[in-house]
Amino acid sequence: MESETAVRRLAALAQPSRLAVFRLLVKAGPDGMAAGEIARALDIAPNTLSAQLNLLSQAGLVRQRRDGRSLIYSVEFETMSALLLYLMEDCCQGHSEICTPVVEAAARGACCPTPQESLS
Amino acid sequence: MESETAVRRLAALAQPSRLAVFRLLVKAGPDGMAAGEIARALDIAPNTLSAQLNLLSQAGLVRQRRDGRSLIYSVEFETMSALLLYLMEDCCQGHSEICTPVVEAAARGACCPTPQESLS
DNA sequence: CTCATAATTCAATTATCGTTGAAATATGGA
DNA sequence: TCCATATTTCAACGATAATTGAATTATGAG
Repeated sequence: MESETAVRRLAALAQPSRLAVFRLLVKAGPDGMAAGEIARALDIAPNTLSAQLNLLSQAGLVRQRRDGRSLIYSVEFETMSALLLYLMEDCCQGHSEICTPVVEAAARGACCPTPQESLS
Repeated sequence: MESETAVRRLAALAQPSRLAVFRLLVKAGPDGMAAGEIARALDIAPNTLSAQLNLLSQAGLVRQRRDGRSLIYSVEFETMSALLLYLMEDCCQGHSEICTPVVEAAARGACCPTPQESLS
């Protein structure tokens, strides 16, 4: 991932409402949520939310699909994983201070339930 | 970590120069680098860099120590780990789409050399 | 076709951020 | 003490970002 891209993605997440939207969508999973539903859940004006969703979308962090009159937004999980990997990449110059606690916590089940199952 | 704190930390990283500074400091490891040394390496004016280091410092991402006339900056690895864990936390609502690739890549050695060694 | 719902786009305002030049503080050496 | 180096602080300017109200586009129902 290019530095420029990473900056755009970090900036997209670096705002209270947008981080809240993103977290909500992660919880919603692949099914996603309609824009109006998100607006009601977080008490954000529809037009304000639209601008924020557009920014998240341009950053590649969420995708949009239409279902009747509703626009359903869902997380681009691959982009998010790539961003996390990019941030962890830096710690690989002989210093494992950053990623070791992350890997430990994940392995311990602090993150997903038994992520080890996915390992070969 | 509180949402507010996470936003401040993401915002600190969401700027080209600051992300570059942070990456440089991660590569420098616990020894860190002097402010002037960073300024020369990234071709940033000393006063501009100072403002950016101050922001990174206020976000808790770097620490400062004095060595003679130089101020040495180094990464707060614990803060960075905590931020990554916070971002991964969201994917634990029954969806492992985000953290599984991260854990896999780390285990594969894409991140630190053999981070598994640190696991109990 | 007409109407209501869902969401976006546009223009304008306000607030915040990044950069710059000049001045100030801190440290070490002569 | 005086000077040079290292870095920060301050004030100001220009650029960028967030929010709001009004108008617009898109879809589905009757």
